[in-house]
Amino acid sequence: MKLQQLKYLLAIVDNGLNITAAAERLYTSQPGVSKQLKLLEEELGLQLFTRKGKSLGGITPAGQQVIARARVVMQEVDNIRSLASDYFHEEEGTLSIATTHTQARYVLPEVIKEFRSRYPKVSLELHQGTSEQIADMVSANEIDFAIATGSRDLFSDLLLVPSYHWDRKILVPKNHELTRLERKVTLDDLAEYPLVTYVFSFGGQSSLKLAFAEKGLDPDVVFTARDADVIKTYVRMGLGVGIVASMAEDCDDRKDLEAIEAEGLFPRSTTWIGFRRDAVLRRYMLDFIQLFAPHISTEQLECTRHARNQGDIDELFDETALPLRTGCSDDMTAAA
Amino acid sequence: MKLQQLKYLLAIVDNGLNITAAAERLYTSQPGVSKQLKLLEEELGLQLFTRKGKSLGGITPAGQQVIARARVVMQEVDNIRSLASDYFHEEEGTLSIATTHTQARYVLPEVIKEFRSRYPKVSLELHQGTSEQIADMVSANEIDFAIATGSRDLFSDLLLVPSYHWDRKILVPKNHELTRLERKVTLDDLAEYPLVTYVFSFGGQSSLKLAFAEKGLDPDVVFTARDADVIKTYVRMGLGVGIVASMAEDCDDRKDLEAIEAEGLFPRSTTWIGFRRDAVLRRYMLDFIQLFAPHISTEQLECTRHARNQGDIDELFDETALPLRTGCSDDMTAAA
DNA sequence: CGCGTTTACGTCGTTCGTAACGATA
DNA sequence: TATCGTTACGAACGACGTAAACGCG
Repeated sequence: MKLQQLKYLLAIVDNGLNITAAAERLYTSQPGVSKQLKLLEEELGLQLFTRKGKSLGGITPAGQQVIARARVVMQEVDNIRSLASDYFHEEEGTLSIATTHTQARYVLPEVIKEFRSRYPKVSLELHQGTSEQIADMVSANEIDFAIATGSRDLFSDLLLVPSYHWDRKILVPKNHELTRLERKVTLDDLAEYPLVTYVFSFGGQSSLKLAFAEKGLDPDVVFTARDADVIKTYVRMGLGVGIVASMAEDCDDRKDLEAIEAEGLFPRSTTWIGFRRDAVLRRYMLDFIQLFAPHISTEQLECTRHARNQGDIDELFDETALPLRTGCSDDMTAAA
Repeated sequence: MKLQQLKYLLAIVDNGLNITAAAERLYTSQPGVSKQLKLLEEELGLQLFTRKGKSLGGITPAGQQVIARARVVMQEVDNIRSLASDYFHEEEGTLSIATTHTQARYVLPEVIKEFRSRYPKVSLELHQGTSEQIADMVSANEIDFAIATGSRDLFSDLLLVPSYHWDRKILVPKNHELTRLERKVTLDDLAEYPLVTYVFSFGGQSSLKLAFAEKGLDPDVVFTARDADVIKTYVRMGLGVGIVASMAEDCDDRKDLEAIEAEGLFPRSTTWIGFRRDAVLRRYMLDFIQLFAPHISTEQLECTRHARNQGDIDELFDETALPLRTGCSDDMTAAA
């Protein structure tokens, strides 16, 4: 058995069982790929693919298992290479991050700015998507880091490092009635107004939806959007009261919007950064984690590097002691 | 990078950094091994070993990491081969089990007898040792199954399937005073007599030791042995009262010994069977597990096969619902 | 007849073993 | 001088690419 045979095998699978396409992707000749597959099947003594005439028809059950193992092998081989370049070219490499809009727009810019200045030679890829899309990217193995909030069960194959908590803010146009309340805003107050918030906040068993439901309230959600910028636009138009992540309040917004802290109204959210269990964490990746979640000590980070399952991580970090991230008002203090 | 290079690398490490010895073990020439190591180091661009003159002196930190990854790679490659033979030679292979004396002597014989008749072509290896020795064998990767009791923390790299509970029995010569008690034997009763029991039962924080300590008792342990046969011998000699695992009571013992159930006196022990997280479980291995722990359903077993961490297993099995295994008296009913 | 795979074959690079050399204790 | 690793070289093997044949729609 050769590494090349496993590589060819995976290429065939990843190119829709088309050997010709696989060969092109591998910059080699098609008969070569064909032959190596045949050799591999002969050595293992089993068919990895079913044949439709001469073409490959499908994957046999045995093939499925072999392919899964082969992926692990190639993954680890890549890890070895990665390890090696970490020692040799500490400052070079790539870092691909998949995350949601809120993180990409309001949290990561600072982090990435700092990271880029420290590692100018590392090429960064930022992929934005919903939690589900991020999960897909993760399983397609294209991603070094996933950053998201909640939905831990979507990412059971990653190790998740809790990074910070955040609350919601209520956004209203200047001089809105809600800003003139003498007391704290309650859910009942909110339910009086048309609401504008995130799409996913009202799909599934979202915490926002639940918070209202628990009080027996049925709020009037007039508009849902995928990101806070759109929500703000509609709040400015007077379409309704916005509920957004605290981080989503820009200082610029203060010109025409007012933000009301919704601390305590809704359950607190936890944003985490996750990576594949068996990935090699290069120096610059560890530094990225620390930039993103500065409360993590260097020792914790070192332990994280060798953690093998989520339990190890959970022991390491006290969920309740995470920093709280807010928007414009006190970004600086939160970062300190 | 070639698989052979990784294989050679591991052989060098496993032969005390002696290239000549590694070459012999690999049935190849020494210059070949030397050269492949050099090629690997060149490709990775780093030294895997420090050199003392021309000889290898030690492993560099980078080397340590590469070696660890290389082991995973070779493991998975073996798994692929194993997978293949499972489809082709369902009935052939090897099964090596590491276990303690109690299991090897009193529990496994029946299981293995049945297994051998079902899979006569599978060659069995049974290794006996203390928990620590078993753990060593496991990390040396020589073992398919480990079977032991308690000490789960020694085996954090294995997936452990709880198999059965057992209590202790008190062994005394025929007509011993303790057999004439009208009531149940208590710890206080036991503490009146010289005791003979397992070595490890009184080392560390063993449950036996703790049970006495909790009552403020300081029993007089006159003799400790590694196995129940030795303990029985000394009980027969009248040296003291024996405390052994329930399974350790042979029907033959009834000729000159009497057994008193110690149910409730000491905490119940749980025996498990464990295997490496990423091992391929071949058909006959699954059958072995089921012979050893017949309460496991075929579906549970199938899930077990794909479990990735101990949590998955714990969810699958209700620890409290395990069968209770006893000695001679009702072996048959326990097995049913 | 086009598409994709297999077979056939010549070329080139790699591995392997033997033998000679070098360094270390 | 014995042990262990490196260098050198010829033989054998295996991988690759081109060209041609085959089978299926």
